[in-house]
Amino acid sequence: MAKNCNFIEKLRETGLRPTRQRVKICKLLYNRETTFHFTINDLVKKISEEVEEKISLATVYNTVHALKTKGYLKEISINTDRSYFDTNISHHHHFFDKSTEELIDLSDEDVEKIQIKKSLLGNKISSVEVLVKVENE
Amino acid sequence: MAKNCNFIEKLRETGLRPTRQRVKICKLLYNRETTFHFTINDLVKKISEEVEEKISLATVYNTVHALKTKGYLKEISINTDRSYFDTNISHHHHFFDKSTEELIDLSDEDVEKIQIKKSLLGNKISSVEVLVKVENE
DNA sequence: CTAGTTTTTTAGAATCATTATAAACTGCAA
DNA sequence: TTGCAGTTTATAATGATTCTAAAAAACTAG
Repeated sequence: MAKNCNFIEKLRETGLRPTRQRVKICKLLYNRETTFHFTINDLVKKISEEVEEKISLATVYNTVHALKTKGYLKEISINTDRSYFDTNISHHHHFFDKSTEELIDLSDEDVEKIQIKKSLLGNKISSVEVLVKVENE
Repeated sequence: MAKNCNFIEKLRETGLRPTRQRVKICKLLYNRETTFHFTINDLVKKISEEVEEKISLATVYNTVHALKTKGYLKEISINTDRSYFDTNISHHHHFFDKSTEELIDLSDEDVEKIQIKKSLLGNKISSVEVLVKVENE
C-alpha cells in the first residue's frame, strides 16, 4: 500500500470490504511521506482531528487488527502498557526512546545482520527482532 | 543471588525489609537450579502450591516490582497480554515459542554480538535486545 | 434496481492485567 | 517495649482491549 494508491481495490483484494471507515483509516495510515508508528490511542486522536465522521473505538480496534492480520501492519512489543503498530512492514529493527516514548525504525544498515547459531535451526523461526532502548533526558 | 544464599541479608542490602512474604518469594525465585521465566500468574500459582501462607496478589506485584527495580529481575516484553520476568539478569537474548508460550534464554554463543552503527551512538543506550520467535505446531 | 443475505459498525457492557487506596500489621531502631 | 516508617492486605479503581447484540451498510442474485 504505497502513497495515494487505491485503498478500495487494496482492501477488496484481501477480502476486506472497503467500508467508509476502513478507507478513511487507510488513508490516514498510508497516505503519508514517512512510516507511521502509533498506538491505538494515537490513531484515535488523529482520526478525531483529521476525519469529519466519528469512528467508533471498536471499529478502530477491528480495523487495525484486520490490517495486521492481512500483513499491512506490524505489531511491536515494547512494553506491556500498550501495543505499538508500524506501517513499515519490511524487515527492520527498532529504536525506542524511553523519555519521549517515541519509536523509530532502524534501517538495515544500522544493525548488522543477526547471526543465529545452527542449534536454533530446526525451529520454524517467525521473527528475529532487535529493540534498542535509549533514555536520554 | 545464587542458590541457597541468605535472602534476609540480600534484601536488607538493597533497602528492602526482609518481610516473611518477600523472603518466601525470593526462595521460590532463586533457590532453584535453573533460571525461572514467569508471568505474575505463574508466580501466584507457584506460591499457592508451595507456600503454606497466603500472599496477597498486591504483594506479589509489589515484590516483583521491587526486585525488578533493584535489578534482581529482568522484565521481557513479548506481547502486550502480560509481562514476563526472568531471574537471569545477565546480558542475554530470548527465544519465545508462540505455540507453548514458553520463553527460553539464548546464551551469548547463540547470537553473535550485535553491531550497532555509530550513527546511533550519542544516545544513552539502555538495552539492546534480540527476541527470536518461533511457532512450531 | 431491489430483496435478501452477510458483513460491519456501533455504543455500551464485560474482561483482565495491573495499580491505587486506606486500614491493619510488622520490622526495627532507640 | 514503644513508636513509626515501611509493608501487607482486601478491595476498589483504572485502562487497554474484547465482546455483545442490534442497527446500518455492502454485496449478490434475480
